[in-house]
Amino acid sequence: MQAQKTRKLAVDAMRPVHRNSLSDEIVDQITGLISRGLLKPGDRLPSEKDLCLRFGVGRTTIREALRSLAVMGILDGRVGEGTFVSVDSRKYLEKALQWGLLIDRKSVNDLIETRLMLESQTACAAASRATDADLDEIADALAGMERSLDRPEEYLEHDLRFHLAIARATQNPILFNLLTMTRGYLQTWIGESLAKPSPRKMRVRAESSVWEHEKVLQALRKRKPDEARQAMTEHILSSSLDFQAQVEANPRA
Amino acid sequence: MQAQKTRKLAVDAMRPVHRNSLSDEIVDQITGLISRGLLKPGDRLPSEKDLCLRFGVGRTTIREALRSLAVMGILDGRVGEGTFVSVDSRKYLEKALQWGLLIDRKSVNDLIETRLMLESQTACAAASRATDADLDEIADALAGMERSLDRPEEYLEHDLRFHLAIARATQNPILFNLLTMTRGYLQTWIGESLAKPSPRKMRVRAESSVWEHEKVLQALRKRKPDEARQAMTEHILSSSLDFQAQVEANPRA
DNA sequence: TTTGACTGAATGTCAGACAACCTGATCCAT
DNA sequence: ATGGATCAGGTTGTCTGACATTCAGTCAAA
Repeated sequence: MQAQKTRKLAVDAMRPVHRNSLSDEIVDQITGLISRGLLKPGDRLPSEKDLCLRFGVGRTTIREALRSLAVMGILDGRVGEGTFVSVDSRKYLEKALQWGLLIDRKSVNDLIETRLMLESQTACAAASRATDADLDEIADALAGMERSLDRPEEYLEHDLRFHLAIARATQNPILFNLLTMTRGYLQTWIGESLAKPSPRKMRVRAESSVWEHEKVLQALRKRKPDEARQAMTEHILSSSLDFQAQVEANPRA
Repeated sequence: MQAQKTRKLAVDAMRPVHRNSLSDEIVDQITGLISRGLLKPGDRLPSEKDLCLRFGVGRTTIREALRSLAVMGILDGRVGEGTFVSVDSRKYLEKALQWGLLIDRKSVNDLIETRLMLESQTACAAASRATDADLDEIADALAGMERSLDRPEEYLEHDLRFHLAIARATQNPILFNLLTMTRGYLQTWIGESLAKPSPRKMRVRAESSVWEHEKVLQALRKRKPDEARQAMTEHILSSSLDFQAQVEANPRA
C-alpha cells in the first residue's frame, strides 16, 4: 500500500515530453528577431538557400518555418523577389480570426445573424468616425446601385461596395475583415437566389433596397450612431427575410 | 478629359490578381471539407503519400498545406501515426500566447471594440434563446467567480467560462467561435495586467465586476434582451477602461 | 501477464533538380 | 539619347527520391 502510494505519486509527477521540431525552432528564432526589432516590417530576409546555411538545416525545414509565418501574415513571400516582413504585423490577428471563421460549420441562418450584428454595429461606429472621403465612397457606391437597377450582377457589386465602405469607415481593420468574410460567404448564396426570380420582382426589391440604403447614408451624414444602426438593422432584416424566402422557395444543399 | 475619366474608372475596376499557389488550393479544399462536416474533429486524414495521389501533387505541396493548417491549430500531425483534425480548436490560443507579443496597442483597442460589439450582441441574443441548462452553467460560473475573489488566475478562469457560456447560449456556433478567439487573445493581456496591481485594488475591482456580471445574469433570467445588452455593454466598457489603464501604466513593447 | 523484438507505416528532414518569375544590365534600332 | 527587346542571375514554388525517427500492432519467449 505504501509502495503503491509512492508509485502513484511518482507517476503523477511525470509530464509528457514534447520534442520541438526544427522548423518550430526556426519560427521562434525569427519571431524573436522581429519582436526585438532586428527585423523590421518591410525588411527582406536572406534567400532560402542562404538561410539553409545560416541555420544549418535543409531547405524543406526553412520553407516550413517561413510558411508558418506567412500563414499568420507575419511574412510575405514573393516569387522571384524574396521573403519580406509584412508591413503590418497586425494582419496576424485578422488572419487568425479568419481561420476561426473557416473551420466551423456555417449554416446560412447563423451567418445572417452574425452579419446582422456586425453590420448594425459597424454602421453605428461608422457614424461617428467616417471621414468625408469615406462618406463620398459610400455615396458613390449608392449612386452605382441606382444606376444599375436592371443589371443584377453589377447591382450586387455596388451593394457589396456600399457595405464594405461602411465597414472601412469604422477605421477598425478587424471589424472590416470579419465583415468582408461573412459577406463573402453570403455573397455566393445571394447571387444564386437573386438571379432566380422574375426581373420584375427583382426590380421592385432593388428599388426598396436602394431606399433602405439611402436612409443609412443619411444617418451617417447626420452623424447619428443610433439612427444609423437602426436603419442598417432594418435593411438587413428586410433583405434577409427576402433572401430566406428565396431559399425556402428553392431549397438547395 | 473624357478619356481620362474612362481610364480612371477602368483602373479602379482592376483588382490585383494573385496567383493561387497549389498548397493554398489544397488548404481551401481541406478547410472546405472540415466546414462542411465531412471531416470531423478527431478524424484521421489519409497519409501524405495517399494525399499526393488524390490531389495529384508532390509531397512537398501536401506538406505545406498541412503545415499551414497545423499552424492554426486546425490539424495536428503526429509522427508515425498520421495527421488528425484537432479536437480542441482552441489551440490557436497557445500560439497566440507565443506570438502575441507582436501585436501593437491599436490592435488591442480594435480587438476590445470588436469584443464589445460581439459580447453585447451575444448577451442580447442569449436572453431570448438560453436554455435552462445554459442559465445554470452561467450561474455556476458566476458562483465560481465569487468563490475565488482572492485567487486571480482561478477568478479569470471562471470569468472566461461565464462569457463563453453566454456565447454558447446563443446557439450560434459562429458567434461562439468568434468570441472564443477574441476573448482568448485578450485573456493573455488581461492575465498579465491583472497580476500587476496590488491585491487590494484587485479585490475591489473583482467585487464590482461580480456585481456587473450579476446584473447580466438577472437580465438573462428575466429574458430581457435589451436589458442584457445594456448590462453587458456597461460591464465590458468598465472592465476595458480598467484594463487600458493598466496598459497605460505598464507600457510594454 | 509481461517483456522484448520485429514489422510496416507515417511523419520529419535532407539533397538535387527543374519551372516560373522578377530584377537589373546590356544591346539594338530608332 | 531614348525606348524596347533580350539575356543572365537570383529567388520562390514544386517535384522526386531517399533516409531517419517514431509509433501501433503482432507474436513469441520468459
